[in-house]
Amino acid sequence: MTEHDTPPAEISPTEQAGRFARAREKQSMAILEDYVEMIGDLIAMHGEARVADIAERMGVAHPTATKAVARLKREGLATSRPYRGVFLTDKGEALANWVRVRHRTVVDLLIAVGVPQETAEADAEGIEHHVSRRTLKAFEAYLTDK
Amino acid sequence: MTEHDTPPAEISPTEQAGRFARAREKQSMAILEDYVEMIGDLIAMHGEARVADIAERMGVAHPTATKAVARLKREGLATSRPYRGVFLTDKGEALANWVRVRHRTVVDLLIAVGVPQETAEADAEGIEHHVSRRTLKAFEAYLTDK
DNA sequence: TTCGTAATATAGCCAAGGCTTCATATTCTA
DNA sequence: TAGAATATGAAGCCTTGGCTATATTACGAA
Repeated sequence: MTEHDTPPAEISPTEQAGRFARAREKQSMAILEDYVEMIGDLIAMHGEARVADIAERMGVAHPTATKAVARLKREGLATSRPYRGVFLTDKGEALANWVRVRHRTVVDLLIAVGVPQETAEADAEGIEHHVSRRTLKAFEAYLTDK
Repeated sequence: MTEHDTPPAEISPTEQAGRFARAREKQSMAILEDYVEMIGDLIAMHGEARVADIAERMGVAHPTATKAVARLKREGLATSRPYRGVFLTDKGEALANWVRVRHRTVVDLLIAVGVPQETAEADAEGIEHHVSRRTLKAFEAYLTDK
């Protein structure tokens, strides 16, 4: 440890607990966001989103994708009928678009500060879900002014 | 969606699946890292880490913290005896230090690109776990050269 | 038009990480 | 030093997000 060792942050237990709680909340939205974005991409690419394709690209088994779709439906983000493809509701599509923009911004910012593209793409997959609107705004401003 | 939306990234399904898989792996380490860092902080501040304090600062109920400590012990990161405090193994301490450095670097980078401090602290809590060594190196270089 | 294959769904399992409730150990104080 | 207050542990439940194995449905080719 260096001399600049910061003493543990001066933050009240309550406030810190809140931060962790918010981080956990974001995490619970992350998978929804990933699936919604994926479904949007597949529809854009193939005109439809099949469960098998979703599963393949997410790197999970089919039943896992089916369950995720069920959760999306429960949350009003997607629709589907048995043995038919999966579609996004307006709400789902709006979320997909927002997520896509955020993803690109995060990747661009990482690259702008010197992260190699491949690494930027990979890390962004996890980072993006924790980027708040305010932080995203700052990223956009930085990329514009740079 | 419009016709000329950004075309979905040109990436093979397999490669994309790998990215998601890696993001999931990192996520499964995230909580371990948070607890290890917290325990390190508490020991630095109070000379010991009590389960009650850990729980309070993590924003969870005591049994949740106890379970987490059990997992840390299983992973060889911490030790504890009933009704005594929790301590880090060498491995746990090394992880705690690495995590702490990474956390600070992430916060500093966010601030450097214009994110308000409060927001930076909060978002970093989730972002840090997805920052690879390579990305961290880039952050450090950026902060130095700036 | 039927039938085999591929896609989808269902059921049931596991681990993680939350929770509450209740029992037990420790510590503090009167 | 006994008893109350506090801290810890144990048990059991819930949800998520993985999995495998086993139906069932849809569809294209013979």
